Amino acid sequence: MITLTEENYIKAIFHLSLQGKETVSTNDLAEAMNTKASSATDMIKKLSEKGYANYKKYQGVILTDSGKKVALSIIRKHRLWEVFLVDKLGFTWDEVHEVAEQLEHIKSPKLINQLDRFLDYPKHDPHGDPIPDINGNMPIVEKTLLSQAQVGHIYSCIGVNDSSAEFLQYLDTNNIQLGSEIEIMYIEPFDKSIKIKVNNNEFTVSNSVAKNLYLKKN
Amino acid sequence: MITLTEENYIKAIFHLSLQGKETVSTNDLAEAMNTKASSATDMIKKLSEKGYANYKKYQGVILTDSGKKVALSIIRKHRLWEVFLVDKLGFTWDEVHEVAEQLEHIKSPKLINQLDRFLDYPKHDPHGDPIPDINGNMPIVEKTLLSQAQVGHIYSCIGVNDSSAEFLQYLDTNNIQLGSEIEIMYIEPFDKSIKIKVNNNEFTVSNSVAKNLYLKKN
DNA sequence: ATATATTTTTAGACTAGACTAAAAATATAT
DNA sequence: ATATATTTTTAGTCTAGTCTAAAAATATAT
Repeated sequence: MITLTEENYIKAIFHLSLQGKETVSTNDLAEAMNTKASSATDMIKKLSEKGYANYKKYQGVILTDSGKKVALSIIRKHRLWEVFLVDKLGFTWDEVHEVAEQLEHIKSPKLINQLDRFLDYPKHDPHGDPIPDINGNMPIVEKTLLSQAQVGHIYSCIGVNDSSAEFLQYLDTNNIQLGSEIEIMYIEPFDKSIKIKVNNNEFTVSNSVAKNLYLKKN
Repeated sequence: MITLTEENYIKAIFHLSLQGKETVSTNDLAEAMNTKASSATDMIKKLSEKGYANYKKYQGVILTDSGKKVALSIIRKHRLWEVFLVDKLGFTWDEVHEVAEQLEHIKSPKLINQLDRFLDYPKHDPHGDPIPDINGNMPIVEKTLLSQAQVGHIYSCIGVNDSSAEFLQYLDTNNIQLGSEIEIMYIEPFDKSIKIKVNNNEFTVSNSVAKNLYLKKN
């Protein structure tokens, strides 16, 4: 049996190992989980014993295939529930995360597969992130951060890095949605702020914003 | 903050106090929760301290208004999710209970109210039980057990006492559904089995079955 | 009314998951 | 290369919820 806490640690390790180095450090994991390093160490040991992770003292942790499978199953559930909340219950994209964090732990294969069907097999969640299929396969999208985009090119918005309500509301205010076309006009060398054109409307976004918006080259 | 375990104890106390004496004994509660009496005692103390229950040593436990409110909120969630599972995801009425036991603990007022609307404000769950409204009001239905019905009268099936998959499947096999009209033909004094007519079809059910089917006089 | 049986509570121990404080290992800087 | 700083682990403690075994209260039977 896998506990709710174990699931959350596995999910955190999975996400951390995608954004950055392969192996996840105890401190980073502790920070992601809002606990102390000693707690993270304990849990890493436990996950290793249960076969979800590989771990050598002082060397950080990596998920095993079994651990990755667990992570992808949770991510599938999380993202399908997000689609449900937005498409069927009228939530906005900045309201869904917290509730989906709870719903992702419901255990019932039939539930999640019927939900998938009810939603007509969506490929992406409301933030543009891909939904793993029933076997845990998740298409890899070659995405670029706005902060790494090239002047003169046109991109489409395909997702966010930060799904906090604040950031998502900022995007709404500036009429940036999933699928929005974004043209890179000018990058200010001094503070790395970027002038972009969206819906024929030019404005400048800060580097902190640019580091949290994923684009795909058109 | 109220924990998942506390919620489950409160729900159990609520259900036990409806079916039987007003105050719930430690042993009955322990049995309902599949734990030992000592664990039930500990939890009863804790619920009393938190204001959800009133308790005097050796005298059993009763929910306070605050405790009842918690119970009704959980029951509302449980039953709404059951409707969702059957109406939208194609579950059968014997498959929903276990999943609803998990879903009932999701905390999000917006979620449950939007779900209520999405389902078009249902009044009953798939087993015929009434759904409490947003303020915790639950209509009281004057229901009769089949085992207490009177020969010669015609009733409608309005719910079940036992929602185990086995019992619900028995009902399906015999074409007894919610709303089915049931005429009481004859009660066998020896073993209290009852001959009934459903859909113009006569057959006999045992007393154990009769004690788990709720009817309403037509 | 007293003995016996049942129910309930208490006392003490266990596990999961968290914490603090200190020790050990690794990384960085001069 | 050695001293210093940072990261990670260990050791020991805490809480929630469970358990067993024994004690205390209540109920039942003669």
